[in-house]
Amino acid sequence: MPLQLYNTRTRRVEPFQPRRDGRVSIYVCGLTPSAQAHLGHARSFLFFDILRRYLTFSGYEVTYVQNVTDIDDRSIAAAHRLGVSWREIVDGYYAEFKRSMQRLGVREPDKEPYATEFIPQIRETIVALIERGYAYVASDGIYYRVGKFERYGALSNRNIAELEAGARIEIDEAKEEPLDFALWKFAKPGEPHWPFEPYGDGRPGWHIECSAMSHALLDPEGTGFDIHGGGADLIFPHHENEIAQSEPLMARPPMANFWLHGGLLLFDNRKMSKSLGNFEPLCDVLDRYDPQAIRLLFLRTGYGKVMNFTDEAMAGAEATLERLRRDYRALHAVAGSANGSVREGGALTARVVAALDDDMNTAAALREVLAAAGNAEAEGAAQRLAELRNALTLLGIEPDERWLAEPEALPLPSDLAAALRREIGEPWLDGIEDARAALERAIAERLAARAGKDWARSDRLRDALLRCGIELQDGKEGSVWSVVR
RNA sequence: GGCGACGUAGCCAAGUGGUAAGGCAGGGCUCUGCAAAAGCCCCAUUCGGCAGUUCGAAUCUGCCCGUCGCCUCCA
Repeated sequence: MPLQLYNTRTRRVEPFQPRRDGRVSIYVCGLTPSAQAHLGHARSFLFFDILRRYLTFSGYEVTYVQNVTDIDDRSIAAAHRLGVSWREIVDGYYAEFKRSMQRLGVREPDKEPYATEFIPQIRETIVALIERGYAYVASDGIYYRVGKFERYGALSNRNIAELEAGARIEIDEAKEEPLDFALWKFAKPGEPHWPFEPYGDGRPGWHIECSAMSHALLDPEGTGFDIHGGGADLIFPHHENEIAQSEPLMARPPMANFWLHGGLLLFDNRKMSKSLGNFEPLCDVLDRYDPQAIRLLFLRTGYGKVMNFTDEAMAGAEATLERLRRDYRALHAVAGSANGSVREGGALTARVVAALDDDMNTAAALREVLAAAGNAEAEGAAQRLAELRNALTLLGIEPDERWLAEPEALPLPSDLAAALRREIGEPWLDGIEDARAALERAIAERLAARAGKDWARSDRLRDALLRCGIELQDGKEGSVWSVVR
């Protein structure tokens, strides 16, 4: 059974078939960095990262393009508000987004085109649309004539008449029909602008950059590319408008064979959204939770489903991740002493592949991975470990050094010595600046207290250590410690 | 109002015709000076409601109720 994907365009699950054998072209609508990225963005890009990993794993040569809409009304507004240039706003937020993606293990796109780097191609596209009667020049900009494109509404399953009933013309817009949308906005004083002879200086409207850039980078012949992705909130109007802009100029539509949309993330049962203001910046969430746990949480829900984010669910994902790491470590230990050759593709790989072939059922894939990790039998351990590592990498939860390190081997908080002095306040810590030395001294003190059955002092020291981020666990062979976050 | 998605235990969630995965939380036990960790066990006669199709339904059909999304900037 080949890969099956839900295609928004046909509203059906269909077998995935690339246009050219062995090659897959993907265009995903990226970020508009006019504000901080949030977890909802992460969910979407995390999904496309896994899709890309899987296609690559399946032997395709994948070209993944994810654009940056680096010019829009909100970044201009934010720049005015803060008294800086829009470029600073956009670069700042985008750099933060990139750092967050890196922490989440999202691989860099093959190409990250900026809208402002494609102004010539955007102008060309607009000129072509004007020449064919799909666009017209108005007093404040150049607009797309929606009524001219008969398939308008096909992607989002809407009809123009109904849309018009609910649409409104903004006060200073001079467009012919309410549904018409801006391809180019003439610059008002103080706004960033690019030349466009003979029409007038200005900036591209939202939507047009994706038509121009996907054409330039993935589909120069105008015969379409394989997969176009984005969040479900982009289906209308953004993707509908992209199609309207692109397809009249193509030699052979459709613009993209497969349209894939990631389900939205709710927070407090409301859509996580810049405009609603109900979100925590992604970089802050990543400080609070292990990025791999966030990834694992998202894997447990179908990519296209609406998902509600809660701290409770997050705690569950962290617990699952910890167990997975422990199981992995145990399996690694067993496999190290076990002999047996590792062959390509085995039972686990086959199960994971079957799961992902089923419209990227990451929940089922994860289930297989967790079950395999939990099997600590020596028989076939090396094989299982190898497959497990591959499957985890496929899902983007890559086992790194931390997975194999004993908890005690992890780095200590840099301010541990000072923290211990503050919490314990006993003279034997004076002058010890080294974190490890201070920790070892404190543990030795506690062991002495335990040996003397001074349980009160023993518990006091254990509590103090915990407040400093060190958890002690007493076993038969003495105490082991680990760093808690 | 139009279009769409969803409603499974306290929470998250898988399962889409064959008799309810898993995790978290909660409870019990073992271990322990006490904890923690770990291990074992328990925790939905039932899948929003009501009809219907079927030998059989959480899964299919119809109606109803509820939540959310898109229809305006949004991943």
